[in-house]
Amino acid sequence: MAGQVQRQTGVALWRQIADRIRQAISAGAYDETGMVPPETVLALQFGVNRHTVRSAIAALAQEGIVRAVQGRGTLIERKERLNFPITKRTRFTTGIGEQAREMRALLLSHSEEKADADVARGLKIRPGEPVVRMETVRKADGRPVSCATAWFPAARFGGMPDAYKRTESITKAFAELGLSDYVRATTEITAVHADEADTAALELAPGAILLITKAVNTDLEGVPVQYAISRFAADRVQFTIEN
Amino acid sequence: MAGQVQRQTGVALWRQIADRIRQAISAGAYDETGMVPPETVLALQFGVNRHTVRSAIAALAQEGIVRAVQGRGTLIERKERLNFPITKRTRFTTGIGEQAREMRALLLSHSEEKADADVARGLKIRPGEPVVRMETVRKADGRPVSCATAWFPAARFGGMPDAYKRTESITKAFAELGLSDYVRATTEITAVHADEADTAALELAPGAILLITKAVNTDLEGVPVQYAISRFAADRVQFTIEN
DNA sequence: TATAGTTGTCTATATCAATAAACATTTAAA
DNA sequence: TTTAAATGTTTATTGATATAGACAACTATA
Repeated sequence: MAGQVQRQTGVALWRQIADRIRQAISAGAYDETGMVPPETVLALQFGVNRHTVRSAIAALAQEGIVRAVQGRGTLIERKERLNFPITKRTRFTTGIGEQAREMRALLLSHSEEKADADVARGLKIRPGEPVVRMETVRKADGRPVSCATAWFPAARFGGMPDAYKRTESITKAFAELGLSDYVRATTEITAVHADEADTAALELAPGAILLITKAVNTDLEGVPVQYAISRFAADRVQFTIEN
Repeated sequence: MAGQVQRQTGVALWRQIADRIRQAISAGAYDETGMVPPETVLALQFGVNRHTVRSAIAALAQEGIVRAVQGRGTLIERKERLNFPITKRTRFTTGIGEQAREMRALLLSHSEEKADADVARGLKIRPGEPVVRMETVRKADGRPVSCATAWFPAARFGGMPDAYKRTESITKAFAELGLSDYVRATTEITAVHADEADTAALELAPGAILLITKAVNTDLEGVPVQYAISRFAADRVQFTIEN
Protein backbone atom coordinates (compact mmCIF):
# COMPACT_ATOMS: atom_id res chain seq x y z
CA MET A 1 0.00 0.00 0.00
CA ALA A 2 2.38 2.68 -1.27
CA GLY A 3 1.70 6.37 -1.65
CA GLN A 4 1.04 8.91 1.02
CA VAL A 5 -2.22 10.64 1.82
CA GLN A 6 -2.93 14.14 0.55
CA ARG A 7 -3.58 17.15 2.73
CA GLN A 8 -5.91 20.09 2.18
CA THR A 9 -7.85 18.39 -0.58
CA GLY A 10 -11.25 18.66 1.06
CA VAL A 11 -11.09 14.97 1.87
CA ALA A 12 -10.19 14.35 5.50
CA LEU A 13 -7.12 12.22 6.11
CA TRP A 14 -9.08 9.71 8.19
CA ARG A 15 -11.43 9.21 5.24
CA GLN A 16 -8.62 8.74 2.72
CA ILE A 17 -7.02 6.22 5.04
CA ALA A 18 -10.32 4.41 5.59
CA ASP A 19 -10.78 4.18 1.81
CA ARG A 20 -7.26 2.83 1.35
CA ILE A 21 -7.59 0.21 4.08
CA ARG A 22 -11.00 -0.88 2.76
CA GLN A 23 -9.49 -1.32 -0.66
CA ALA A 24 -6.48 -3.20 0.71
CA ILE A 25 -8.76 -5.57 2.61
CA SER A 26 -10.83 -6.15 -0.50
CA ALA A 27 -7.66 -6.87 -2.48
CA GLY A 28 -6.66 -9.48 0.07
CA ALA A 29 -3.63 -7.61 1.41
CA TYR A 30 -4.11 -8.83 4.99
CA ASP A 31 -5.35 -12.33 4.27
CA GLU A 32 -2.41 -14.02 6.04
CA THR A 33 -3.26 -12.64 9.46
CA GLY A 34 -6.91 -11.76 8.99
CA MET A 35 -6.07 -8.56 10.79
CA VAL A 36 -5.33 -4.97 9.92
CA PRO A 37 -1.78 -3.90 10.92
CA PRO A 38 -1.46 -2.21 14.35
CA GLU A 39 -2.50 1.42 14.58
CA THR A 40 1.05 2.57 15.25
CA VAL A 41 2.31 0.78 12.14
CA LEU A 42 -0.43 2.27 9.96
CA ALA A 43 0.23 5.72 11.40
CA LEU A 44 3.87 5.39 10.42
CA GLN A 45 2.97 4.02 6.96
CA PHE A 46 0.59 6.87 6.16
CA GLY A 47 2.67 9.51 7.91
CA VAL A 48 -0.10 10.62 10.25
CA ASN A 49 -0.89 10.60 13.93
CA ARG A 50 -2.22 7.44 15.50
CA HIS A 51 -5.51 9.18 16.35
CA THR A 52 -6.10 9.85 12.67
CA VAL A 53 -5.72 6.15 11.94
CA ARG A 54 -8.09 5.42 14.80
CA SER A 55 -10.73 7.65 13.20
CA ALA A 56 -10.35 5.71 9.97
CA ILE A 57 -10.68 2.37 11.74
CA ALA A 58 -13.69 3.62 13.69
CA ALA A 59 -15.35 4.43 10.35
CA LEU A 60 -14.58 0.96 8.98
CA ALA A 61 -15.90 -0.61 12.19
CA GLN A 62 -19.09 1.42 11.75
CA GLU A 63 -19.43 -0.12 8.28
CA GLY A 64 -18.98 -3.58 9.79
CA ILE A 65 -15.79 -4.26 7.83
CA VAL A 66 -13.45 -4.56 10.83
CA ARG A 67 -13.76 -5.01 14.59
CA ALA A 68 -11.15 -3.61 16.97
CA VAL A 69 -10.41 -5.71 20.07
CA GLN A 70 -8.43 -4.15 22.85
CA GLY A 71 -5.20 -5.99 23.48
CA ARG A 72 -5.44 -8.12 20.36
CA GLY A 73 -5.76 -5.94 17.29
CA THR A 74 -8.22 -5.06 14.57
CA LEU A 75 -9.93 -8.09 13.01
CA ILE A 76 -11.28 -8.17 9.48
CA GLU A 77 -14.97 -9.06 9.60
CA ARG A 78 -16.02 -8.84 5.97
CA LYS A 79 -14.15 -8.89 2.68
CA GLU A 80 -16.15 -8.94 -0.48
CA ARG A 81 -16.36 -7.81 -4.03
CA LEU A 82 -19.01 -9.42 -6.18
CA ASN A 83 -18.25 -10.02 -9.83
CA PHE A 84 -20.96 -9.02 -12.27
CA PRO A 85 -20.47 -10.32 -15.82
CA ILE A 86 -21.90 -8.19 -18.61
CA THR A 87 -22.73 -10.27 -21.63
CA LYS A 88 -25.34 -10.57 -24.35
CA ARG A 89 -27.37 -12.57 -21.83
CA THR A 90 -26.72 -10.42 -18.78
CA ARG A 91 -28.95 -11.39 -15.87
CA PHE A 92 -28.51 -10.28 -12.34
CA THR A 93 -29.44 -13.51 -10.66
CA THR A 94 -27.19 -15.80 -12.67
CA GLY A 95 -24.38 -13.27 -12.63
CA ILE A 96 -24.24 -12.65 -8.91
CA GLY A 97 -26.44 -15.45 -7.71
CA GLU A 98 -23.78 -18.09 -7.27
CA GLN A 99 -21.49 -15.78 -5.32
CA ALA A 100 -23.87 -15.16 -2.44
CA ARG A 101 -25.95 -17.42 -0.25
CA GLU A 102 -29.10 -15.36 -0.45
CA MET A 103 -30.26 -13.03 -3.20
CA ARG A 104 -33.16 -10.64 -2.86
CA ALA A 105 -34.69 -8.23 -5.34
CA LEU A 106 -37.10 -5.75 -3.82
CA LEU A 107 -39.58 -3.49 -5.56
CA LEU A 108 -39.51 -0.16 -3.73
CA SER A 109 -42.09 1.65 -5.83
CA HIS A 110 -43.55 1.80 -9.30
CA SER A 111 -45.64 4.13 -11.41
CA GLU A 112 -46.96 4.67 -14.89
CA GLU A 113 -45.59 7.77 -16.57
CA LYS A 114 -44.80 9.34 -19.93
CA ALA A 115 -41.37 8.65 -21.40
CA ASP A 116 -38.95 11.56 -21.18
CA ALA A 117 -36.34 12.15 -23.88
CA ASP A 118 -33.74 9.89 -22.26
CA VAL A 119 -36.10 6.96 -21.72
CA ALA A 120 -37.64 7.37 -25.16
CA ARG A 121 -34.22 7.17 -26.79
CA GLY A 122 -33.38 4.04 -24.79
CA LEU A 123 -36.64 2.26 -25.60
CA LYS A 124 -36.80 3.63 -29.15
CA ILE A 125 -40.28 5.05 -28.65
CA ARG A 126 -41.63 8.58 -28.95
CA PRO A 127 -41.28 10.90 -25.93
CA GLY A 128 -44.59 11.03 -24.10
CA GLU A 129 -45.56 7.43 -24.78
CA PRO A 130 -46.62 5.59 -21.61
CA VAL A 131 -43.99 3.57 -19.74
CA VAL A 132 -43.94 1.63 -16.50
CA ARG A 133 -41.26 2.74 -14.08
CA MET A 134 -39.90 0.60 -11.24
CA GLU A 135 -37.50 1.46 -8.43
CA THR A 136 -35.72 -1.62 -7.14
CA VAL A 137 -33.01 -2.63 -4.70
CA ARG A 138 -31.02 -5.84 -5.02
CA LYS A 139 -29.31 -7.44 -2.08
CA ALA A 140 -26.75 -10.20 -1.68
CA ASP A 141 -26.72 -11.85 1.75
CA GLY A 142 -28.67 -8.95 3.16
CA ARG A 143 -26.26 -6.29 1.94
CA PRO A 144 -27.55 -3.91 -0.73
CA VAL A 145 -25.62 -4.26 -3.98
CA SER A 146 -27.47 -1.94 -6.31
CA CYS A 147 -30.38 0.43 -6.72
CA ALA A 148 -32.03 0.49 -10.10
CA THR A 149 -34.62 2.50 -11.97
CA ALA A 150 -36.12 0.53 -14.83
CA TRP A 151 -38.59 1.52 -17.53
CA PHE A 152 -40.73 -0.77 -19.69
CA PRO A 153 -43.14 0.03 -22.53
CA ALA A 154 -46.50 0.20 -20.72
CA ALA A 155 -48.54 -1.27 -23.56
CA ARG A 156 -46.61 -4.52 -23.58
CA PHE A 157 -45.43 -4.82 -19.97
CA GLY A 158 -48.05 -3.11 -17.81
CA GLY A 159 -48.03 -6.10 -15.48
CA MET A 160 -44.31 -5.85 -14.82
CA PRO A 161 -44.37 -4.43 -11.26
CA ASP A 162 -46.75 -7.13 -10.08
CA ALA A 163 -44.83 -9.94 -11.73
CA TYR A 164 -41.49 -8.62 -10.48
CA LYS A 165 -42.74 -8.28 -6.94
CA ARG A 166 -43.83 -11.93 -6.94
CA THR A 167 -40.87 -13.48 -8.77
CA GLU A 168 -38.09 -11.08 -7.66
CA SER A 169 -36.60 -11.57 -11.11
CA ILE A 170 -36.73 -9.58 -14.32
CA THR A 171 -36.22 -12.73 -16.34
CA LYS A 172 -39.09 -14.60 -14.68
CA ALA A 173 -41.33 -11.55 -14.83
CA PHE A 174 -40.68 -11.21 -18.55
CA ALA A 175 -41.45 -14.92 -18.98
CA GLU A 176 -44.79 -14.52 -17.20
CA LEU A 177 -45.64 -11.66 -19.55
CA GLY A 178 -44.90 -13.76 -22.62
CA LEU A 179 -41.29 -12.83 -23.30
CA SER A 180 -39.25 -16.00 -22.95
CA ASP A 181 -35.88 -14.55 -23.93
CA TYR A 182 -34.16 -11.18 -24.22
CA VAL A 183 -30.65 -9.86 -24.80
CA ARG A 184 -28.54 -6.98 -23.59
CA ALA A 185 -28.14 -4.48 -26.42
CA THR A 186 -26.04 -1.73 -24.88
CA THR A 187 -24.47 -0.96 -21.51
CA GLU A 188 -23.00 2.40 -20.58
CA ILE A 189 -20.80 2.64 -17.52
CA THR A 190 -19.81 5.70 -15.51
CA ALA A 191 -18.71 6.41 -11.95
CA VAL A 192 -19.73 9.22 -9.59
CA HIS A 193 -19.85 10.01 -5.92
CA ALA A 194 -23.00 8.70 -4.25
CA ASP A 195 -25.64 11.26 -3.34
CA GLU A 196 -27.55 11.23 -0.09
CA ALA A 197 -30.45 9.09 -1.29
CA ASP A 198 -28.23 6.33 -2.68
CA THR A 199 -25.95 6.47 0.35
CA ALA A 200 -28.96 5.68 2.49
CA ALA A 201 -30.49 3.09 0.17
CA LEU A 202 -27.23 1.19 -0.34
CA GLU A 203 -26.04 1.62 3.27
CA LEU A 204 -22.83 3.20 2.03
CA ALA A 205 -20.11 5.12 3.75
CA PRO A 206 -20.74 8.81 3.08
CA GLY A 207 -18.91 10.01 -0.02
CA ALA A 208 -18.63 6.50 -1.42
CA ILE A 209 -18.34 5.73 -5.12
CA LEU A 210 -21.15 4.49 -7.35
CA LEU A 211 -20.72 2.57 -10.58
CA ILE A 212 -23.61 3.52 -12.82
CA THR A 213 -24.85 1.45 -15.73
CA LYS A 214 -27.39 2.53 -18.31
CA ALA A 215 -28.57 -0.60 -20.07
CA VAL A 216 -30.99 -1.47 -22.83
CA ASN A 217 -32.45 -4.97 -23.17
CA THR A 218 -34.24 -6.01 -26.35
CA ASP A 219 -36.29 -8.99 -27.43
CA LEU A 220 -34.85 -11.32 -30.06
CA GLU A 221 -36.22 -9.08 -32.83
CA GLY A 222 -34.16 -6.18 -31.45
CA VAL A 223 -37.16 -4.30 -30.07
CA PRO A 224 -36.23 -2.62 -26.76
CA VAL A 225 -38.13 -4.10 -23.81
CA GLN A 226 -36.31 -2.50 -20.89
CA TYR A 227 -34.26 0.59 -20.18
CA ALA A 228 -32.55 0.64 -16.79
CA ILE A 229 -30.22 2.88 -14.84
CA SER A 230 -28.54 0.88 -12.08
CA ARG A 231 -26.37 2.29 -9.33
CA PHE A 232 -23.87 -0.15 -7.81
CA ALA A 233 -21.79 0.24 -4.65
CA ALA A 234 -18.36 0.43 -6.28
CA ASP A 235 -16.50 -1.19 -3.39
CA ARG A 236 -18.78 -4.24 -3.46
CA VAL A 237 -18.80 -5.11 -7.16
CA GLN A 238 -16.77 -5.32 -10.29
CA PHE A 239 -17.97 -5.77 -13.85
CA THR A 240 -16.55 -8.27 -16.29
CA ILE A 241 -17.08 -7.95 -20.00
CA GLU A 242 -16.46 -11.07 -22.04
CA ASN A 243 -16.25 -10.63 -25.77
CA MET B 1 -29.57 18.96 -8.90
CA ALA B 2 -31.59 17.66 -5.98
CA GLY B 3 -30.30 16.32 -2.70
CA GLN B 4 -28.41 18.14 -0.02
CA VAL B 5 -24.77 17.83 0.91
CA GLN B 6 -23.72 15.69 3.84
CA ARG B 7 -21.94 16.91 6.91
CA GLN B 8 -19.31 15.20 9.05
CA THR B 9 -18.49 12.59 6.43
CA GLY B 10 -14.80 13.39 6.12
CA VAL B 11 -15.49 15.05 2.79
CA ALA B 12 -15.51 18.84 3.03
CA LEU B 13 -18.70 20.56 1.91
CA TRP B 14 -16.85 22.70 -0.65
CA ARG B 15 -15.51 19.51 -2.22
CA GLN B 16 -18.91 17.81 -2.36
CA ILE B 17 -20.36 20.93 -3.96
CA ALA B 18 -17.48 21.17 -6.45
CA ASP B 19 -18.08 17.53 -7.43
CA ARG B 20 -21.80 18.14 -7.89
CA ILE B 21 -21.33 21.25 -9.99
CA ARG B 22 -18.68 19.55 -12.12
CA GLN B 23 -21.08 16.71 -12.75
CA ALA B 24 -23.97 19.06 -13.52
CA ILE B 25 -21.82 20.92 -16.05
CA SER B 26 -20.80 17.65 -17.66
CA ALA B 27 -24.45 16.60 -17.86
CA GLY B 28 -25.28 19.84 -19.66
CA ALA B 29 -27.39 21.32 -16.89
CA TYR B 30 -26.28 24.89 -17.56
CA ASP B 31 -26.04 24.73 -21.34
CA GLU B 32 -28.70 27.41 -21.89
CA THR B 33 -26.74 30.20 -20.23
CA GLY B 34 -23.23 28.77 -20.39
CA MET B 35 -22.88 29.94 -16.82
CA VAL B 36 -23.06 28.46 -13.36
CA PRO B 37 -25.92 29.89 -11.25
CA PRO B 38 -25.00 32.84 -8.99
CA GLU B 39 -23.21 32.01 -5.75
CA THR B 40 -26.16 33.12 -3.63
CA VAL B 41 -28.50 30.81 -5.53
CA LEU B 42 -26.14 27.84 -5.21
CA ALA B 43 -25.67 28.57 -1.50
CA LEU B 44 -29.44 28.45 -1.04
CA GLN B 45 -29.75 25.29 -3.17
CA PHE B 46 -27.10 23.40 -1.21
CA GLY B 47 -28.08 24.88 2.12
CA VAL B 48 -24.63 26.29 2.88
CA ASN B 49 -22.97 29.65 3.29
CA ARG B 50 -22.00 31.59 0.20
CA HIS B 51 -18.34 31.38 1.19
CA THR B 52 -18.52 27.59 1.04
CA VAL B 53 -19.84 27.78 -2.52
CA ARG B 54 -17.02 30.18 -3.32
CA SER B 55 -14.47 27.60 -2.15
CA ALA B 56 -16.06 25.04 -4.46
CA ILE B 57 -16.00 27.41 -7.43
CA ALA B 58 -12.39 28.35 -6.68
CA ALA B 59 -11.50 24.66 -6.91
CA LEU B 60 -13.32 24.30 -10.24
CA ALA B 61 -11.58 27.43 -11.53
CA GLN B 62 -8.26 25.88 -10.50
CA GLU B 63 -9.16 22.86 -12.64
CA GLY B 64 -9.92 25.15 -15.56
CA ILE B 65 -13.56 24.12 -15.73
CA VAL B 66 -15.06 27.52 -14.91
CA ARG B 67 -13.90 31.14 -14.80
CA ALA B 68 -15.45 33.63 -12.38
CA VAL B 69 -15.84 37.20 -13.69
CA GLN B 70 -16.64 39.94 -11.24
CA GLY B 71 -19.94 41.60 -11.99
CA ARG B 72 -20.98 39.06 -14.63
CA GLY B 73 -20.98 35.61 -13.16
CA THR B 74 -19.15 32.30 -13.41
CA LEU B 75 -18.59 31.13 -16.99
CA ILE B 76 -18.23 27.52 -18.01
CA GLU B 77 -14.91 27.05 -19.79
CA ARG B 78 -14.81 23.33 -20.45
CA LYS B 79 -17.44 20.61 -20.54
CA GLU B 80 -16.40 17.17 -21.49
CA ARG B 81 -17.00 13.49 -21.15
CA LEU B 82 -15.43 11.24 -23.74
CA ASN B 83 -17.23 8.09 -24.75
CA PHE B 84 -15.11 4.95 -24.90
CA PRO B 85 -16.78 2.00 -26.64
CA ILE B 86 -15.70 -1.45 -25.47
CA THR B 87 -16.15 -4.01 -28.19
CA LYS B 88 -14.44 -7.06 -29.62
CA ARG B 89 -12.29 -4.65 -31.58
CA THR B 90 -11.68 -2.10 -28.86
CA ARG B 91 -9.01 0.40 -29.87
CA PHE B 92 -8.28 3.61 -28.07
CA THR B 93 -7.65 5.74 -31.12
CA THR B 94 -10.76 4.82 -33.06
CA GLY B 95 -12.87 4.87 -29.92
CA ILE B 96 -11.90 8.29 -28.65
CA GLY B 97 -10.10 9.62 -31.67
CA GLU B 98 -13.05 11.22 -33.39
CA GLN B 99 -14.22 13.03 -30.28
CA ALA B 100 -11.07 15.10 -29.81
CA ARG B 101 -9.03 17.29 -32.09
CA GLU B 102 -5.67 15.93 -30.99
CA MET B 103 -4.81 12.54 -29.57
CA ARG B 104 -1.50 11.70 -27.98
CA ALA B 105 -0.20 8.47 -26.50
CA LEU B 106 2.99 8.83 -24.50
CA LEU B 107 5.34 6.13 -23.29
CA LEU B 108 6.44 7.11 -19.79
CA SER B 109 8.70 4.16 -19.09
CA HIS B 110 9.21 0.51 -19.94
CA SER B 111 11.12 -2.46 -18.63
CA GLU B 112 11.55 -6.17 -19.06
CA GLU B 113 10.49 -8.21 -16.05
CA LYS B 114 9.20 -11.59 -14.93
CA ALA B 115 5.45 -12.11 -14.97
CA ASP B 116 3.84 -12.09 -11.55
CA ALA B 117 0.77 -14.21 -10.78
CA ASP B 118 -1.72 -11.60 -11.98
CA VAL B 119 0.04 -10.89 -15.27
CA ALA B 120 0.68 -14.60 -15.89
CA ARG B 121 -3.01 -15.36 -15.47
CA GLY B 122 -3.91 -12.57 -17.88
CA LEU B 123 -1.44 -13.60 -20.55
CA LYS B 124 -1.92 -17.33 -19.90
CA ILE B 125 1.78 -17.91 -19.37
CA ARG B 126 3.72 -19.31 -16.41
CA PRO B 127 4.65 -16.91 -13.58
CA GLY B 128 8.27 -15.90 -14.01
CA GLU B 129 8.27 -15.90 -17.80
CA PRO B 130 9.70 -12.69 -19.28
CA VAL B 131 7.29 -9.90 -20.18
CA VAL B 132 7.67 -6.36 -21.45
CA ARG B 133 6.01 -3.76 -19.28
CA MET B 134 5.03 -0.28 -20.47
CA GLU B 135 3.67 2.69 -18.55
CA THR B 136 1.71 5.00 -20.81
CA VAL B 137 -0.45 8.12 -20.65
CA ARG B 138 -3.07 8.97 -23.25
CA LYS B 139 -4.25 12.50 -23.80
CA ALA B 140 -7.15 14.07 -25.71
CA ASP B 141 -6.62 17.70 -26.66
CA GLY B 142 -3.80 17.96 -24.17
CA ARG B 143 -5.83 16.71 -21.22
CA PRO B 144 -4.83 13.34 -19.77
CA VAL B 145 -7.56 10.74 -20.17
CA SER B 146 -5.95 7.61 -18.85
CA CYS B 147 -2.81 6.06 -17.40
CA ALA B 148 -2.12 2.48 -18.34
CA THR B 149 0.25 -0.30 -17.42
CA ALA B 150 0.51 -2.88 -20.17
CA TRP B 151 2.34 -6.20 -20.35
CA PHE B 152 3.32 -8.16 -23.46
CA PRO B 153 5.02 -11.55 -23.82
CA ALA B 154 8.68 -10.58 -24.23
CA ALA B 155 9.57 -13.36 -26.64
CA ARG B 156 7.05 -12.23 -29.22
CA PHE B 157 6.83 -8.47 -28.58
CA GLY B 158 10.22 -7.38 -27.26
CA GLY B 159 10.19 -4.47 -29.70
CA MET B 160 6.90 -3.11 -28.37
CA PRO B 161 8.19 -0.08 -26.43
CA ASP B 162 10.17 1.18 -29.39
CA ALA B 163 7.34 0.67 -31.87
CA TYR B 164 4.79 2.24 -29.53
CA LYS B 165 6.96 5.26 -28.90
CA ARG B 166 7.21 5.89 -32.65
CA THR B 167 3.64 5.13 -33.69
CA GLU B 168 1.82 6.19 -30.50
CA SER B 169 -0.58 3.35 -31.18
CA ILE B 170 -0.90 -0.19 -29.87
CA THR B 171 -2.58 -1.25 -33.09
CA LYS B 172 0.19 0.14 -35.33
CA ALA B 173 2.91 -1.18 -33.04
CA PHE B 174 1.37 -4.65 -33.18
CA ALA B 175 1.23 -4.36 -36.97
CA GLU B 176 4.92 -3.46 -37.15
CA LEU B 177 5.70 -6.53 -35.07
CA GLY B 178 3.77 -8.80 -37.41
CA LEU B 179 0.38 -8.91 -35.71
CA SER B 180 -2.11 -7.42 -38.13
CA ASP B 181 -5.23 -7.97 -36.04
CA TYR B 182 -6.23 -8.66 -32.45
CA VAL B 183 -9.41 -8.78 -30.39
CA ARG B 184 -10.49 -7.85 -26.90
CA ALA B 185 -11.08 -11.04 -24.91
CA THR B 186 -12.08 -9.75 -21.48
CA THR B 187 -12.51 -6.41 -19.75
CA GLU B 188 -12.95 -6.00 -16.03
CA ILE B 189 -14.18 -2.68 -14.68
CA THR B 190 -13.95 -1.28 -11.17
CA ALA B 191 -13.90 2.17 -9.59
CA VAL B 192 -11.76 3.55 -6.78
CA HIS B 193 -10.51 6.82 -5.42
CA ALA B 194 -7.39 8.05 -7.20
CA ASP B 195 -4.13 7.76 -5.31
CA GLU B 196 -1.47 10.45 -5.28
CA ALA B 197 0.48 9.18 -8.27
CA ASP B 198 -2.55 8.97 -10.55
CA THR B 199 -3.89 12.29 -9.30
CA ALA B 200 -0.65 13.88 -10.47
CA ALA B 201 -0.34 11.94 -13.72
CA LEU B 202 -3.94 12.59 -14.77
CA GLU B 203 -4.03 16.16 -13.44
CA LEU B 204 -7.07 15.31 -11.33
CA ALA B 205 -8.81 17.12 -8.55
CA PRO B 206 -7.58 15.51 -5.33
CA GLY B 207 -9.83 12.68 -4.20
CA ALA B 208 -11.24 12.18 -7.68
CA ILE B 209 -12.63 8.90 -8.97
CA LEU B 210 -10.83 6.47 -11.25
CA LEU B 211 -12.47 3.94 -13.52
CA ILE B 212 -10.12 0.99 -13.76
CA THR B 213 -10.15 -1.57 -16.56
CA LYS B 214 -8.21 -4.80 -16.63
CA ALA B 215 -8.20 -5.99 -20.23
CA VAL B 216 -6.81 -8.93 -22.16
CA ASN B 217 -6.27 -8.75 -25.92
CA THR B 218 -5.63 -11.89 -27.92
CA ASP B 219 -4.59 -12.66 -31.47
CA LEU B 220 -7.12 -14.32 -33.78
CA GLU B 221 -6.09 -17.75 -32.48
CA GLY B 222 -7.05 -16.69 -28.97
CA VAL B 223 -3.47 -16.44 -27.70
CA PRO B 224 -3.13 -13.49 -25.30
CA VAL B 225 -0.90 -10.75 -26.67
CA GLN B 226 -1.52 -7.97 -24.16
CA TYR B 227 -2.63 -7.58 -20.58
CA ALA B 228 -3.33 -4.01 -19.51
CA ILE B 229 -4.56 -2.19 -16.43
CA SER B 230 -5.84 1.26 -17.42
CA ARG B 231 -6.89 4.00 -15.05
CA PHE B 232 -9.36 6.54 -16.46
CA ALA B 233 -10.42 9.87 -15.00
CA ALA B 234 -14.03 9.00 -14.22
CA ASP B 235 -15.37 12.50 -14.79
CA ARG B 236 -13.87 12.65 -18.28
CA VAL B 237 -15.00 9.35 -19.75
CA GLN B 238 -17.78 6.87 -19.97
CA PHE B 239 -17.68 3.33 -21.31
CA THR B 240 -20.16 1.91 -23.75
CA ILE B 241 -20.56 -1.81 -24.23
CA GLU B 242 -22.36 -2.88 -27.38
CA ASN B 243 -23.41 -6.51 -27.58
C1' DT C 1 -26.22 57.87 -15.07
C1' DA C 2 -28.53 55.22 -11.73
C1' DT C 3 -29.56 50.67 -10.40
C1' DA C 4 -29.84 45.77 -9.81
C1' DG C 5 -27.22 41.83 -9.85
C1' DT C 6 -22.97 39.70 -9.53
C1' DT C 7 -18.21 38.44 -7.77
C1' DG C 8 -14.34 40.00 -4.51
C1' DT C 9 -12.61 41.13 0.11
C1' DC C 10 -12.53 41.60 5.03
C1' DT C 11 -13.34 40.49 10.01
C1' DA C 12 -15.05 37.55 13.54
C1' DT C 13 -16.54 33.26 15.47
C1' DA C 14 -17.61 28.29 15.98
C1' DT C 15 -16.81 23.59 14.81
C1' DC C 16 -14.25 19.81 12.71
C1' DA C 17 -9.79 17.59 11.72
C1' DA C 18 -5.15 16.54 13.05
C1' DT C 19 -1.22 16.47 16.10
C1' DA C 20 1.09 15.59 20.53
C1' DA C 21 2.06 13.35 24.82
C1' DA C 22 0.81 10.62 28.56
C1' DC C 23 -1.44 6.95 30.68
C1' DA C 24 -5.11 3.09 31.26
C1' DT C 25 -6.84 -1.38 29.94
C1' DT C 26 -6.87 -5.74 27.75
C1' DT C 27 -4.77 -9.83 25.49
C1' DA C 28 -1.42 -13.24 24.60
C1' DA C 29 2.81 -15.13 25.24
C1' DA C 30 7.22 -15.66 27.74
C1' DT D 1 3.01 -13.80 37.04
C1' DT D 2 5.52 -10.70 34.36
C1' DT D 3 5.98 -8.48 30.17
C1' DA D 4 5.27 -6.87 25.53
C1' DA D 5 2.06 -5.42 22.37
C1' DA D 6 -2.08 -3.92 21.21
C1' DT D 7 -6.37 -0.87 21.64
C1' DG D 8 -8.85 2.68 24.70
C1' DT D 9 -9.06 7.29 27.04
C1' DT D 10 -7.94 11.93 28.33
C1' DT D 11 -6.16 16.67 27.79
C1' DA D 12 -4.20 20.36 25.19
C1' DT D 13 -3.05 22.82 21.00
C1' DT D 14 -3.06 24.00 16.12
C1' DG D 15 -4.85 24.44 11.52
C1' DA D 16 -8.61 23.64 8.18
C1' DT D 17 -13.49 24.09 7.42
C1' DA D 18 -17.88 26.53 7.74
C1' DT D 19 -20.88 30.30 9.13
C1' DA D 20 -22.24 35.21 9.55
C1' DG D 21 -22.48 39.90 8.26
C1' DA D 22 -20.94 43.91 5.96
C1' DC D 23 -19.14 46.30 2.29
C1' DA D 24 -16.26 47.04 -2.08
C1' DA D 25 -15.81 46.53 -7.08
C1' DC D 26 -17.38 45.39 -11.42
C1' DT D 27 -20.92 44.47 -15.35
C1' DA D 28 -24.90 45.01 -17.89
C1' DT D 29 -29.05 47.23 -18.51
C1' DA D 30 -32.92 50.37 -17.90
